[in-house]
Amino acid sequence: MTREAHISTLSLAVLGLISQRPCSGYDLRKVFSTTPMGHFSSSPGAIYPALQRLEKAGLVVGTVENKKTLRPRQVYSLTDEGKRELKDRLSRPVTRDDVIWRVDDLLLRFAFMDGVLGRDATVSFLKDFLSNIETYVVSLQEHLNAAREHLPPTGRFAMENGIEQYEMQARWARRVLGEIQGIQGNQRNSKEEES
Amino acid sequence: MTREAHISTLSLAVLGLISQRPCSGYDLRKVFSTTPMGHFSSSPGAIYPALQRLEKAGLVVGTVENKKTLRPRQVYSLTDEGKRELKDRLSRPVTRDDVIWRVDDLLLRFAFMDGVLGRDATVSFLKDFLSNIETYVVSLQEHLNAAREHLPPTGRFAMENGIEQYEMQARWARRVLGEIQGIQGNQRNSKEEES
DNA sequence: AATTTCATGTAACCAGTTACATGATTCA
DNA sequence: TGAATCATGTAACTGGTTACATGAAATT
Repeated sequence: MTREAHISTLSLAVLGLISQRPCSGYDLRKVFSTTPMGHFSSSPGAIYPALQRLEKAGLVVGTVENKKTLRPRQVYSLTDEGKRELKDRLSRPVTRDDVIWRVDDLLLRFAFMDGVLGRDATVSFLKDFLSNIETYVVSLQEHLNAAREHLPPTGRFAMENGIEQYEMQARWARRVLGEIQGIQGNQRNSKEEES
Repeated sequence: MTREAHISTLSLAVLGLISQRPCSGYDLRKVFSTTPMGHFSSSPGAIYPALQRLEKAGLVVGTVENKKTLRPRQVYSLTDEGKRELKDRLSRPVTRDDVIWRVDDLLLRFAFMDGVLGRDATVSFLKDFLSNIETYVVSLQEHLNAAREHLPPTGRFAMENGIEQYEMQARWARRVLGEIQGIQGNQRNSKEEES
């Protein structure tokens, strides 16, 4: 029955935060409004409905604190199914479409991997991420080369911006991969720079 | 009456493309589906309604080719008001909120500046862009420093990713600024690197 | 006493997604 | 003749935005 819950990026952020510690809607709003996490939306009109959807889907449960007062504080925590779903979502393979359309989502998934996935899964996520990025950069460069002449200058600069974004992502992934493997991996010297 | 048309990013892309040459809906779809511009959506369900909205707002007009056939080809071009609106939108000041929430939009605006705005406006757009980015990077770094200890490793890496994205944007802006001013600016040596 | 902050939500609106529908024209 | 491609659209759904509403507790 509860197959295939469609979890938006915002809901994933909510799920991830709750996985770190139980949160009320207000707690979540604070996180979103005071940290760069707020990049994924913000306001009550998004967060409370998201919480309701997650609860309806059985991924979180709200337990009421301050039962007496009129406006009780609802604190949400993950259900077992919620944990499963989160794990599931975080360990999904990285697709080409993900790097094209949903880099944010990928970064969010990565941000929550500690405590949900092991180091091996994190490393292979990064490797997949990196290789998909590298492939995509190549195709972007080809596209730019093909289009270069027909493009107005600012159009070309804008395309270069896009390419540089992905190149930056690749550098980041290489660096992080190095750090994660270097720190507590099977220690051989990091000798995998340059293909 | 026609004050304040709310133009989504997709609509802006459509407007920008039409400003370069008149397009049918199908033409637009081709551009979106074969170039990285497709980053801003895609499919008929988005583009045709967008065109209708723009037409209703008086920013574009569709003229029918192939009048005889049942499925005539509608080719849209900018009205004077559309040109004004585009110019207006492209020359809006760059705000802090723009760099936080709407970098895509800013890049899109930049991509269409040739042929709509002059070099001076483009340059000052870039300068504004750059200074807003620089300010924001600082605040992100401060936030990271404050949060560093409480953050799980992957969370920290993800935040660094965000910072690096903005640093990349800053480098891009500096480079492009240099190229634009260097090529046909009042030629003094580019001596404004390093503050 | 007034303001701010804690805390939770709803309702109208809007734009984008997916999936479907239609039919002409061109090409194999 | 059948497939691909040209070409235009609609409808149901979904989720996020803005703006509003409510009221208790804490601070000034």
